[in-house]
Amino acid sequence: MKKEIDNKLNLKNIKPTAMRQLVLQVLTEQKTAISLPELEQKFEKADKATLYRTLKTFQENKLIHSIEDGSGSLRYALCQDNCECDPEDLHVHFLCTNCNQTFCLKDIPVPTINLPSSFSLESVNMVVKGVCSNCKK
Amino acid sequence: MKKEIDNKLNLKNIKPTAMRQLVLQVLTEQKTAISLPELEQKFEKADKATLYRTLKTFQENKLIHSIEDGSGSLRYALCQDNCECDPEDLHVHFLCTNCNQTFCLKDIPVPTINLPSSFSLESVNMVVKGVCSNCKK
DNA sequence: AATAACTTTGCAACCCGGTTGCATGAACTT
DNA sequence: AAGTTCATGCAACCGGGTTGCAAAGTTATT
Ligand SMILES: [Mn+2]
Ligand SMILES: [Mn+2]
Ligand SMILES: [Zn+2]
Ligand SMILES: [Zn+2]
Repeated sequence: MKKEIDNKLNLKNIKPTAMRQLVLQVLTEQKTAISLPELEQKFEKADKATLYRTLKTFQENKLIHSIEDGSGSLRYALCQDNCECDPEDLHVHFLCTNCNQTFCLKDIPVPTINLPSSFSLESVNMVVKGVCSNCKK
Repeated sequence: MKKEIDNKLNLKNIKPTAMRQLVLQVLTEQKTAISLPELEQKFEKADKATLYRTLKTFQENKLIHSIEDGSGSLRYALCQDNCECDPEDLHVHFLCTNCNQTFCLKDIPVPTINLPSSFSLESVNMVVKGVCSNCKK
């Protein structure tokens, strides 16, 4: 639904250009997190730099979050509705070592840990690796 | 101490070549985890590929562990004495957003999390970002 | 409606971490 | 001594990410 897409963009103060609509469409349909190279492949003919900057804009405006899953490329997924990407908003991610897909475990918050008081905390990246439900057959 | 270095290598069934002794020496002196490019800089003249393969050998033999800290390059640090790099051996890592150094928080084990039963667990990478004690001045 | 100012896009080039093929050299075996 | 195995050095490559710059598109101003 075109209207939905535009609403989402407007809500985050992102001008709804054609490119951005298309990218958000793809992100919305995705069940797993997607990387820049993977996103590139979803289009017949699209420029990597434009997609790169689109993702960057989306992330700066907290429409998506990025995941350092150790797969070799950063992956991205839509944020929850009220996400501010603060430590308490974060969830655990899961990388399947068989199909190489990354899942947002949205209902598993990142556990709080007690840092030595001399360290201050800004964010946490927690990635669990193993075999996903699809691959466990 | 040369003897110590060789002992460590022998214990892990790694033939103590000159290159390996030197690399282990550096790793032992390090207080923070080190990346391949950083390791390269520690030597006047050393081949990246050799260092790369040295680190790979060390990791395969569980002398070191690698950390995906999202800094752009993998980082490596010595394992604890009896480490098998199993999930229960893992600890949390900390990346300082100011000095870009990665610390092993050896005494903070990675919290266990309850995955959906359809997922199986192999390993966990947990990286906390913030400002380290040195940088907080 | 025409102009100016700003934003987005496309293309090309680049950087850098990681990885591999291959030839040489060292160590160990027979 | 000759053969085998393993380690090293060099060069080249790959892929993800990033940037400069000019063209195209948008929005604001006269
Ligand atoms: Mn997520
Ligand atoms: Mn560590
Ligand atoms: Zn899978
Ligand atoms: Zn620091």
